Order: sequence, then C-alpha cells, then structure tokens
Amino acid sequence: MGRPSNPLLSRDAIAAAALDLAVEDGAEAVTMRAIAARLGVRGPSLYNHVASKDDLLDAMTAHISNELRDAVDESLPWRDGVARYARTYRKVFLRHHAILPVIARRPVQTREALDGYDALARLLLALRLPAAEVAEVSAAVDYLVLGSVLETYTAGFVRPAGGYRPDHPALADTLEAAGEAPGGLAGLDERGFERGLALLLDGLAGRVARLG
Amino acid sequence: MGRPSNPLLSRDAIAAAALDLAVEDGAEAVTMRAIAARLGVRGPSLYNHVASKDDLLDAMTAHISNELRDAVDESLPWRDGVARYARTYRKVFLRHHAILPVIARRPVQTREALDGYDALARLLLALRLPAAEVAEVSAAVDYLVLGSVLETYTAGFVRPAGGYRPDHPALADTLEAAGEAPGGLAGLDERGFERGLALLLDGLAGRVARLG
DNA sequence: TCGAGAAAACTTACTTAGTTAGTTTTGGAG
DNA sequence: CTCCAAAACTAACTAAGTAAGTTTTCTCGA
Repeated sequence: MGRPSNPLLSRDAIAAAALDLAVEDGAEAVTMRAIAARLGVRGPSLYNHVASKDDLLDAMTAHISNELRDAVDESLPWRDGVARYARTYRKVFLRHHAILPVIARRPVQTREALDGYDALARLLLALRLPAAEVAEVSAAVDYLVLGSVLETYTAGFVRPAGGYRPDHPALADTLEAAGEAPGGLAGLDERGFERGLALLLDGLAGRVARLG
Repeated sequence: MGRPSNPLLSRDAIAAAALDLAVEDGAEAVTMRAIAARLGVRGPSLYNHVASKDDLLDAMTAHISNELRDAVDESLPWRDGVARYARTYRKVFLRHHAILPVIARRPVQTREALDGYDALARLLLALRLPAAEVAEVSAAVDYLVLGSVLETYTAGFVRPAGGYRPDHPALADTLEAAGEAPGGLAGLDERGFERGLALLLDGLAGRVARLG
C-alpha cells in the first residue's frame, strides 16, 4: 500500500478510537489490532504514531483530562464551586469507567487538568485555609470521586440484599433501604458520592467558620 | 513426574504466591508461569487448582479480604470505631497497592469482609442514622480509602512543585506547602485520606447532633 | 487386598497480543 | 528534480494464557 496521500492516523485519533472501543466493548477489547481495525488500518501502523501501548494509555489519559475543561466556575460560592468541580470530574470519569483502573495512576499533565487543580486550589486558599491543608482537601475530594467511579461498593454485593441475613443483618438492613431509595441499589454509588461530598463540605464549613 | 506424594499446590498457596509476586515485582510480573516458578512447578499445573487467571484474581481478592478480620472494635466510641475501620482497610489495601487496580472491582464475599461491613453498619445504625443513609456513609468511607490507596493525587504530579509556576501558581503553592509538611509530598496521600476522614466525621457529628 | 478412577504433577502445543524488521509509496525540503 | 523521512504495509518473533493428553500416585469401594 505505501504511504497514503492523506494520513489515516494521528496520535489523538488513535486515543479517541481506543476510548470509544473501551466504552463499547470494555477494557479487555482494547487491543492494538482492534483499534487499528476500527480506523481501517493494520495493527503495526499504530506504531508510527505511538511508541507502545503504554504510551497509548498516556494519550488516552490526556484525551480524557481534556474533557475536564469547564470543571471550575470561579463565580460560584465556594461550596457550590467545590461541588461542581467534583461532579464534573465524576461525570467525565464515569463515561470512561471501563478503562479507569488501567489509567487511574497515570500522571495528569494537560493544561486543562492542571487548570482545574489550580482553580480548586485558588477557591480553597480564598477561604484562608493553610496551603498544606488545601492540598489535603483537594486530594480528599479526588479520592471520593475516584472511589465512587470505580463502583466497588455497589458492585461488591452480588446477592440480593436479603441474602446477607441471617449472618449480617445490619448490612442487609442498610442494603434493603438503599434498594428502596430513589435510584435503587444501582444508584448507591452516586448517592454515596453525594453524601460523602456533603459531609466533607459540612466539615469544611465548620473549619472555615472556626478560622474566622 | 506424575502426581507427587504430597500436593505441591493449593488454591490458597497459589493466591498467596501471586500476591507476594505482585508486592515484590509489580502487577505485570504476575504471570501464571512466574507464579508456578515461585512454587517450584510448571505453569499449566496451576490449572489443577484454579480455573483461569480470572479465577485466580478472585482467589487473591478473597485472600486480601481475609486480612480485614479485626477492622472493627465495637467497644470504641463511634468516631474512633469508624476511623479504625477506615485505617485498617487502608493499611491492608496499601500493602497490596500494586494489584489493586486489577482487583478493586471484584465482589467481596468472604465472611471476614462481610463481618466488617456489618459491624460498620451496626455502628452507624446505633447513631439513629436512617438505614439508607448508613449505606451511603459506608460507601463514602470506602471511596475515600480506595481513592487514597490508588495514590493518584501524589503520583499525578511529576514535576517539582515549583515547576507548576507561572501557569498554575495556586497549585504550586499548595504542593510546596505539602512538601514541607511532615512526611513530605510522598505523605500527601495519607494526610489527604486523614483530612478527608476527619472532615467527613465532623460532618457526620453535626448530622448526629441534629438528629437529637 | 486389589483394581479403578480421580488427582496432580508433567510435556507439548495452540492462540492471541504486543512488538520489531524490513518493504513500498508518497510528500516535502533543498 | 532528487532524496529523505513519513506512514502505510507484510511477515514474523516473543510472551502469556490455556487446552490436550501423559504419567504417577493416592483413595475408595468391592
């Protein structure tokens, strides 16, 4: 075939195709050959644009973090600002939840993502929180988002709620109640995230009040 | 060679060897052949005890959750009880942090793990929190633990703190302050976890006070 | 006590995925 | 216009998961 008149591939197009594939068919479907096929090309051609699969995962990470553009709205009151930040992150990660475990540890280096971190830091510094504490709070918000997106809690319980009786009655009670809440058991991850966020912000409000 | 007089393998021994391998050499070193070698055996022999690598990952998950035995001490005041639960989980997960992304989504089904969830639920129900809310709070604590163990926040910043100036000065300030805190930048994940936990418990204390 | 069959090790070999090497054709710079 | 680099290709290597079939030993019922 030889070199085509117009390039068929680009680093970003490959990353996008890989992400689509992950959304549609799951993380294990993301193979070099499958990505190539989706782009009308053979596997090894990808190596003209990415150095390795690991490098491709970096490109996918960057692609996702570019979706974090409008995470912070500086005109909001701090509480709403932090909540909006956290919900935006959660929404973006949720869309890509299939490959999240694979890329969760990769460094975030795009301008868009750093803009988000910086804006959150500004928001919290404006509350007169010490800088070291701001870093900790930012980290904590991150943890809440990431943990909730991994869906471990809901996915961890495979039996029907009542199936945990008689050995674990308190757990069964709470799972049954969670099943009756709006959104059902499947919505527990989102409600758990919102609950954690609200409690964290409540705690922070107390701290801020005490700072004067 | 044929069948040996005393079995060389067992499902649990294989899981333990796999976990050791992950701790020592990282998740990508956990191959069927490498596990077998560590046990003085050839790769395919493992299939007499586990159905597949996926099944082995289940066995590893179970092995880890058995370490969660003493996560809850029912004699503690609720705040200390929740904190102890969270810290125990964090400590166990941290020891296995290399394979965490691989197994984080697998259902937890061992008695030991369920005992932990049940005890936490009892603790929170005793505060007269509605059952549905107990599930949400439990989930939120889980998220904080899991997120902090994945070490995304600290690992995400690859430049020296000052390297984020001049584009992201607020971020740079907070990272520099975090670097000077006890434990340094590397300790930020633990401090972020503790900060999040403290704020969450503060928020919960307010909620409990309002419940009367 | 003995014979049969299952258990648990083995060897061999297949498939799939990541990757490398070398080929061909085209675009662009001097 | 020439030549080199870019971007597609084919062919093939390696490593990992796994299946098939073999051998030896243990266990259990007649």
